[in-house]
Amino acid sequence: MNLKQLSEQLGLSQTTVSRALNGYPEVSEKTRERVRQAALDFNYKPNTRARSLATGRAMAIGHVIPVSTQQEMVNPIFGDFVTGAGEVYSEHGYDMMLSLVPDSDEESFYRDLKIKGNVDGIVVHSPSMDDTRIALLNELQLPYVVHGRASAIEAPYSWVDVANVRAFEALTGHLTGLGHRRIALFNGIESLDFAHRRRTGFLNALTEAGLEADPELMLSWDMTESYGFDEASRMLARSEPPTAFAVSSLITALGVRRAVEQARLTVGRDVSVATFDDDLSYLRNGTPEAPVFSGVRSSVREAGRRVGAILLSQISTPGAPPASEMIPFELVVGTTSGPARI
Amino acid sequence: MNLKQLSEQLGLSQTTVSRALNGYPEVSEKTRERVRQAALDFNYKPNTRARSLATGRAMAIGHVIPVSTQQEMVNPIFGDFVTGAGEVYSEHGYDMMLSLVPDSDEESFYRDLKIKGNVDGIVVHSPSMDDTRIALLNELQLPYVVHGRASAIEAPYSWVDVANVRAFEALTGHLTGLGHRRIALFNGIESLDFAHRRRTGFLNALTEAGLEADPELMLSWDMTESYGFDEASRMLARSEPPTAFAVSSLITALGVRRAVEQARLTVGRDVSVATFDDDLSYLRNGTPEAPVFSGVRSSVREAGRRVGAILLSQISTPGAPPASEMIPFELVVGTTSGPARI
DNA sequence: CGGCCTTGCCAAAGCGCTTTGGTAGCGCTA
DNA sequence: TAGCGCTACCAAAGCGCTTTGGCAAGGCCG
Repeated sequence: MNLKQLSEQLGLSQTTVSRALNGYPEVSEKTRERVRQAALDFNYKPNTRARSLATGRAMAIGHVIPVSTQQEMVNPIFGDFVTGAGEVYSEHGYDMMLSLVPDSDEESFYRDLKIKGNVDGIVVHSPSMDDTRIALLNELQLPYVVHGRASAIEAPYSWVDVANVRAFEALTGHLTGLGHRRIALFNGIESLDFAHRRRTGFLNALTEAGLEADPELMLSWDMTESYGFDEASRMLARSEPPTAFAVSSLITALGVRRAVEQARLTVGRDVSVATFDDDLSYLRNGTPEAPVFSGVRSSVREAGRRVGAILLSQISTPGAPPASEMIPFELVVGTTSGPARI
Repeated sequence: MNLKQLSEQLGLSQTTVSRALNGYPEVSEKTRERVRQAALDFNYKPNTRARSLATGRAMAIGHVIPVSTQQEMVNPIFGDFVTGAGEVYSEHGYDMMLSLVPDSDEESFYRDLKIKGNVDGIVVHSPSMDDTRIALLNELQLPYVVHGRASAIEAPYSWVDVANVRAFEALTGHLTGLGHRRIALFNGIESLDFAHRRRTGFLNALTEAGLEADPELMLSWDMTESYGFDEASRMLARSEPPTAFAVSSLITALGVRRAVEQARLTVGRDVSVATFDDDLSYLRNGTPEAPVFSGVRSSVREAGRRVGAILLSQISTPGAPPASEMIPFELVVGTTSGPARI
């Protein structure tokens, strides 16, 4: 059933039917109700593509996931983030388009997305410090929101981020407050902005505590479980092993814990572990009342929601200035941290 | 730059330009080359929505993720699966549309998807044993492929699945072969087909080994890490604890291992753990040469690729009979399993 | 009662593409 | 030289919707 057929059924023009369904005022309430009922009866829904063509709005948001050609890892936060954003989209009748793009031809991909007109806005994932996509999207006049920030970019742009510096100050401060002096950092890839900021927060906290950073204890890599295990095992075998670990991902922290336990040490007593926790649905950090890992927690699903909301508002008010928002985090004290034993 | 403008630039009709770019034969090679070059120069790309409207093909695949209203978990395999499927889509010029749908109004959502015409086919995720979506999609004449199967459905339909029964026969057989007689099953939610099949495989292997299943050792739940930890801790505190665990997800297996270690037991010596491993990119099971967990491995990313490929072929040959494919699995022996003591 | 708003509807254009149904021009054959 | 079949192009219709620019009919005013 399309608009033409429906209007013939009703003995009305397509114009009137369209206006009735879209809530325009030039239709009597009686007619509107009749149209509405008929649409329901015949299960009429306007064809998305035709409507998009006519209105110029795609009613879809693009999520572009850069797929690095070397490291093939899919970001584990992805599912939860997208779920949060998707909630907002469907409330507003938007669809979500997912694209996995080899980072080699990313630029032309964004260009094409604009030209081919299949999205009204896009979400920028995993920004690096001087991410070139931001300038490109400004140039393209395609609304966007960055999940995270790009510290090296001066120009204003829309973003949603967690206060990574302060989060890692808090996380690391928790460890120094317990008396730890040799603290290892297991960070993500530091060309990515979030990891760079976390490193900064880590270093700030060390300085604050009058400690010096040991480059050999500071690691940066894809945050897998085995990364945590392998590197922590190596560190624990040193002559002067760290007494605490600041970790950037709960998954990696699981690996670190495994290494500690395999070394016949007890987490929270012999060695402390504090981690950033994205509050992933399939990887809860204990229960809200009884967290297992100490560290900081911030919901990436909530971040997704906020990104979605801001992007939609940017789209609905073109020319609006960039908007940004901080997602809160909280310090969580579980059982994996304890006083340093010299 | 749209088709009209491009054709005016070239002094050709829109027809000829369109045909030239789409590879139709009624265009001289010379003209075709000229058009091609101009399209490149002006960076012309046909508008997706207009093209879709004209051709009737959306050039998009829908992935519908049921979001249960109670259990809010996002399936952790989701990212890797979608990456696999996405690879195939982009090779063929298809886009991927993601929809998160509350399972309450799922049926009407599929209906609308068809009517609104924004996808050419869909991927059915997380099928239950008698999944009603299959009949619905047949009725709607919307091409689809199920990731997994629906055992209770007789009618043929397209699917891609791993041999879950045989996988769990192998996994459990590995444990019985090591002499274990009290084996716990940590399964997913058994209204979902894959979990039901795994349970069947588990029971088959027990029978094969002349063992009887103990209902108290067979669990079914969302496969989180804490589920593994909490329930394994409880089991290990029993008077007659299991000596081995058959686990349906690597994430849950991490929790089980944690429980074992917290009970001051050694995994692979005091207690064996074997798990199904989806080969997630952020959660590799050790290295290919040196796996950590024993169990069976099957790449969910490869499953995504195969689902994508089959769906696209179903779309391109309408009326083709349903197709299906088994994704292989392999038995992996790591360090978490060893001979039963006693 | 003529003129002027409002109200409630409609015809038709247009979004940017594909595709149908041509036709002009050319070389060839009978 | 008329007729035929190609080749290489074009004009226009159509996909299903929204939106512009009307226009009758009725109510109200002076």
